[in-house]
Amino acid sequence: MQVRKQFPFAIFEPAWQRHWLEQSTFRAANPGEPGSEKPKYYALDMFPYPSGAGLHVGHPEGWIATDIISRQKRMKGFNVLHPMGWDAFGQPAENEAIKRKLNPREMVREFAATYKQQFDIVGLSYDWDREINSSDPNYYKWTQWLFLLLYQKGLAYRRNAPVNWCPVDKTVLANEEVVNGRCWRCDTVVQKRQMPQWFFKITAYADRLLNDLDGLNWPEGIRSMQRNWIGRSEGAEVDFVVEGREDKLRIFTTRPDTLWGATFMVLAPEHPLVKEIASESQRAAVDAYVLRAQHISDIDRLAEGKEKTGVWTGAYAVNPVNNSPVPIWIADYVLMGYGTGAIMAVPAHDQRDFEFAKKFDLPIVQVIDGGVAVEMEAYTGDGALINSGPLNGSPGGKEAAKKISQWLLEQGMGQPVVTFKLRDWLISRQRYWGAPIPIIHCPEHGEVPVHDADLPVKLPDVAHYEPSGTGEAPLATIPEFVNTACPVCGGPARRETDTMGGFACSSWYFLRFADPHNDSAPFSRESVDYWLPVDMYVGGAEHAVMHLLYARFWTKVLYDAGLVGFVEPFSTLRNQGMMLAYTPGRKPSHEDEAEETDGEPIEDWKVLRPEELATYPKDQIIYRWVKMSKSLRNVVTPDETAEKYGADALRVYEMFVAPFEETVQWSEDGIRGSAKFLQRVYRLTAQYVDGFSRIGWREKIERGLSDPEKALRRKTHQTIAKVTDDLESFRFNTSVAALMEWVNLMYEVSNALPKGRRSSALDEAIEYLIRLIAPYAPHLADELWEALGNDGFLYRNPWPISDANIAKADEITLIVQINGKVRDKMTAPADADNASIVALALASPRIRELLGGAEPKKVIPVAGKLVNIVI
RNA sequence: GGGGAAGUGGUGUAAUGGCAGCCACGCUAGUCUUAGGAACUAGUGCCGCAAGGCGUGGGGGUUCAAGUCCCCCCUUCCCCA
Repeated sequence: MQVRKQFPFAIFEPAWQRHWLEQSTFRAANPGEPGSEKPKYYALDMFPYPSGAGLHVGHPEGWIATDIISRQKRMKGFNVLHPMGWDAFGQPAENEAIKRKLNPREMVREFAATYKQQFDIVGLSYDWDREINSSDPNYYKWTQWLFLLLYQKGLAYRRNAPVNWCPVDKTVLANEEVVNGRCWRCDTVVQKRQMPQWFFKITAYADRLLNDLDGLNWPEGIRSMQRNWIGRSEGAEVDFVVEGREDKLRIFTTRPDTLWGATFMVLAPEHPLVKEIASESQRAAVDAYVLRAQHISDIDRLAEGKEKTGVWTGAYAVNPVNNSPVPIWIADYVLMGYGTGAIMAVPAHDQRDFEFAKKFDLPIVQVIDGGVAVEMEAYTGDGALINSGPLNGSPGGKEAAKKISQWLLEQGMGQPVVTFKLRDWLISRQRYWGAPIPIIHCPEHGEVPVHDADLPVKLPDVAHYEPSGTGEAPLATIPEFVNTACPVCGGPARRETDTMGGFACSSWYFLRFADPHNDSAPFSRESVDYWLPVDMYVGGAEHAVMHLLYARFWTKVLYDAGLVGFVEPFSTLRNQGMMLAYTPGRKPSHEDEAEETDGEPIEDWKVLRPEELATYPKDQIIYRWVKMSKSLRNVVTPDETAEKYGADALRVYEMFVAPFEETVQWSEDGIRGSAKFLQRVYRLTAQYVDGFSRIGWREKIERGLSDPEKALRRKTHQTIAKVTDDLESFRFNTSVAALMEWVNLMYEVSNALPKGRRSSALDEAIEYLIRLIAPYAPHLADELWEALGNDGFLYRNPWPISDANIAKADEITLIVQINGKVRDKMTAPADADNASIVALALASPRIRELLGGAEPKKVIPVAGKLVNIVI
C-alpha cells in the first residue's frame, strides 16, 4: 500500500459501495434462514417522503446514527434488520406533483431513485431487498385491508362533522395537522366546514395510549408532548338549572372544589340555548354579539391578554350548591368545540374569569384561602376552602375536587367525569393521491366494505387529479371508478371517493418491513414475532404527536385483533437535532408588507434571493441561523460534502459536531478536522501494513513492553470500553473524541519508535482501531482491513472486547487540596487505601510548608482521587 | 399562561458531587532548501512580569468539596394554549 499525501477516499469509497451492493452484504436473514438463529436487532429510520427538493446535510444525521448502530450490532453478532422505504402517498407528494405538473406516480419513482443514490453515497447499509413504497398497490392493498379491520372493529366510522378545511390544499385536515390555526403544509389559515368524513376512533384507546407511555425508552419531551396531546383531565360535570325554565345547563369543570365561588356562567356564542334564554331586552345585543363572534378565528378568541368581550343574556341560572342566582353571559373566550360549550365562572381562581369579572363588574367570591385577598389576579394555587358551606376548612385541590364530584353525584347535581383533549383521528382526504377508502355505498345496504378478494381498490390512472375546490373528491368525477356493484346485492352502488391521509400508510410500514413481499397478508405473525418491536427508532421530533401516536394506536388495535404480540411498536426512540444554516437576509421592505395577505403574520426578516445577495448593500445584510431548507436557499447537500471531504468524513463529522439530539449550526470549518483525523488513521496504518501479522502481535504482546507501550495498551482497552458504552447510549460525539485521543497517543508511541521497528502494542491498537472505527467510517475500515491482508468485509468480524485488567490504571494522579483548592499533585498507586493516601498527602513538603505546623481540622480522603485538608 | 430542553474559552463542545475546559475548529510562533486551504512541533480560559488570583447566565443555599444537588431570578429554543 502506497502512502499518499491525500488519502484516496474518492477511489476506495465508491469501490466498497459497489462491493457491498453486489454481494448483498446487508441482507437481513428472515426467520428460518441461515443467520436467523442469531439474536435480532431492528434499527429503523422514519421513512421519508422522497421530495424533489433533495437532501441536505441535516437529513442524514439520523440515518448515519442508525447505520452506525446497525453496523456495530452486526459485528456484535446480531441479525440486523435495517430497511428503508418511501412514504410516497399524501399531500406533500401530490402538491409537489401538481406544482411541477407531473404524474405523482412517476415523480415519486424518480425522486426515490435519486434519494437511494444519495443514501448509497453516504454508505448507508440498508437491506434494499425490503424497499417498500406506500403508493404501490402491493402495499396499499394492505393499508386498505387494515382500514377494513378497523371498520369491522367499529374503529372506523363516517359522520357529518365540522372539520378543518384548508382552502389552498382544498382538503380537510386532522386536528394534528393544524398548527396554530394554520395548515401544517401550506401555512394557510384553516376554515371550519361541515362535511361527511371518515374517522378512526383513536379516543377509544386514549387511556392505553397514555398509560403505556411510561414503559417506553423515549425522550421525555416526546412522551410529555403525547401526554399533553391526549390531555386527560379529571373533573366533574355539573348541572345548573336556568331560572324560570326546565332546561339545565351542563358544564364541565376541572375544579369542582371551587363551585361555591361560581358567580356567573359563560356560554359560547354558538351554544344552542343562547337564542332561547336571551331576554327580550338583551336579545338585540346578544344577536349582534353572536354574529360578530362568527368572524373571529378560534386562535384570536383564545389569545392571551386580549381584552375580554361579552354580553349578558338577561337570564340567570342557579348555583346548585348554594342556590344563589348567577347571571348567564356569552363570551367568545368559551368555545363550543371544547367541553360542553359552557363554563361556570370562578373569577377568584381562574385568570380569564377574573379578567371578565373585572371588566363587567361581576362579583368575585374567594373560596380558596391563598393567604392573601384576590385583588389583582386570580389565585390558582392550593389552600383551605372558605365560603364553601359544609366544606369550609377542608383542603382544596385535587383530592377535594374528587370528593366534591362524588358528592355531586350523590346529590344528583352532577358526576365525576374524565375528559380527553384527544379527538378522533380524521382520516378522509378529498384528494387523489392516497389509498382509496375501500367502502361502497349501496342505496339498499348503506356502507358495505369491499371484499378482501377485491382488494386493492386501485387508484385509477388519470390525466387530471387536481382537487376540485368544491370539497368534492377528484375520484368522484371519474364514473368508471365511482360506479360499481354492491358486494351484498349486486345492485348499482357508488364507491367511496375519499382517500386516506398519508398517516394511515405510515402507521404500519414498520411491520411490513418484517415481511415485505407477503402477498397473502400484510405480514406473517412469524416475521413480526421475530423482528418486532423496533429496537431503535430514529427520526425528527416533529412527528411527536402525529405519526408516533397513530402508529402506537394501530399497533394496539392489531394486538387486540391477535395479529401481533406486542402493544408498543418502538421500544427506544431518539430524535436528531435540527440543522441550521447561517443565512443572509434583510429587513422586510414596504413592498413585502403590501404583498402580505390579510391575516398573515409579517416576518421581521426575509431571506435574500441569490440575485439580491450580489447587489444588496453589505452592511444591511442580516445573517441569522435558521433551519436549513430549500425554500430558504441555504442548503448544503451531503453529495457535495462527500465529494469534497469523503463520505466517511461527513459521517464522522456529523456525529462529532454536537450531541446527537442537539441543534447543529452547520459550518464546514470543523469537517476538515474529521477528514484530517481519518487521514491520520490511514497514514498510520499505511506505515505498518508491511509485515503486519494478526497472529504475530498476539504472540509477543505479553512480553517486554516499554512504559509508553503499556500506556498505549491501557488506552486501547479503555477506548474499546468507552466507544462500546457511548454507542449504547447514543453518545456519538464523545466516542469520536475518544477515538481521536487514542490515535493521537498511537502517533506519540509511533514517533518515539526507532525507524523500522514495530511494536506489538501498536499493532494491537491498529487492528482494534480499524474495527472500532468501522461503523463510523466503513469504507476506510474495509479498505484498511483488506490492506492488512484480510479477506472479506469487516462487519463479519467481531467487535473487540475490552480487557478490564489491561484497561485498569495502576497509577493515579493524587490531588491534594487545602480547603478545597488544589495545592499539590503526586502519583500514587491506583489501589492505595485512604490511610496511605492521607499519609502521602501529609508527607508532601509543599503541603507541610503551607500547613506551617498547624493541625488540620479535618482530612477527607477519597481513594483513587484526592485528599482534601481542611484547616 | 402551561409543559419540555438548554445557557461553560474567540467557536463547536467535554466533565459517576472530587484537578473546569477532554477532543476538535480557529488563532500565534516555529520546522520542512520554492509554494501551501499540505504535514509536523510548541503554545492558546481571563487578569498578572511573576507568585498568585479570578472564572461554568445572575443571586442565595446545602456540602470538606457544586458546571453538576436545592430555592429565587434572567435569557434562548421547542411544543401546547
